[in-house]
Amino acid sequence: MKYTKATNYALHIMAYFVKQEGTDNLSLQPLASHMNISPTYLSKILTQLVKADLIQSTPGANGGYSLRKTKTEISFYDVIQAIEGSGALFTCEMDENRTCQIEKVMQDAEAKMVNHLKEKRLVDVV
Amino acid sequence: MKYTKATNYALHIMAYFVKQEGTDNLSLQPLASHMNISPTYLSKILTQLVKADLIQSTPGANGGYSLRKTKTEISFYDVIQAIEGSGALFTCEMDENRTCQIEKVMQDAEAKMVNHLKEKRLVDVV
DNA sequence: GTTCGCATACTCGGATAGTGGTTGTCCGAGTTGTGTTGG
DNA sequence: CCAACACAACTCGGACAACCACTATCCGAGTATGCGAAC
Repeated sequence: MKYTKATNYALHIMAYFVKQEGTDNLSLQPLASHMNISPTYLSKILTQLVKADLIQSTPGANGGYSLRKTKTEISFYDVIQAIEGSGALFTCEMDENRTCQIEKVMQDAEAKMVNHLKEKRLVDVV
Repeated sequence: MKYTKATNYALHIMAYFVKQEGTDNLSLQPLASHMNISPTYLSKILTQLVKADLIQSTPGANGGYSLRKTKTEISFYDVIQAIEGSGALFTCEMDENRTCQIEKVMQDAEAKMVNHLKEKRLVDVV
């Protein structure tokens, strides 16, 4: 179990957006060269961030991407959830009908990590 | 990012060992049918638990597997680490020479989850 | 001068492919207990 | 009665294969801006 590279990229991208807040739309190409990712793959990640309502995209000439929310509102968890999804890290899937005690412990542990990620905001690290 | 099925199996296996503590060696076949896994795959998981010193195996007739430590010593984290390894969930891998602030936040969050898993013992759920 | 059209600069999304980890299976080798057989 | 031997019940570990998610690329389609030509 590891976080995907896409999550790493997304966090750094969002941090970059926060740092550049107030400037014009950021276009795909400059972002890609700054991040050292291929533009096409970057666009996939950005699309996920758009769907999560963290950034917005404006097509056409002079288009690009920009923050949707104000920078103080965006937590680490917002970004992670946009990429990794919102499912629990551990689900039991044994045939037991009643709730699995092991699953409960695992999800309590996960909640502690999530709480920390919800408290931390991107502004804290730029 | 999700926990692997093997981790789920391992936790249930170890919980079963704790519940059956004091009885004779548990053999592969009965364990497999109780867990509803194929014996050959189960043996892979058990081998990992042996290497982590959580259980011991005795070959030959009347052989099988049994707990190595006493049941109150085994934490959730011991079992998870045996299967998933001990690497951090998030590593930055960007070319930055200095330590990445994003990585630090992520690993702090992980530490909170790990602490919870270290505190919880298998005995708590049987 | 106004309007139409075309080139340009962008994003969007589906199709495709390589890679690696997870999940299993198969099979031969090694180890221990047990029963049997021959002296 | 006892020792040697064969067999059965186990685990051990490598090789192999199916499958799926992640990572990444390519390309066509859609959309907005701006410039230039035609009227």
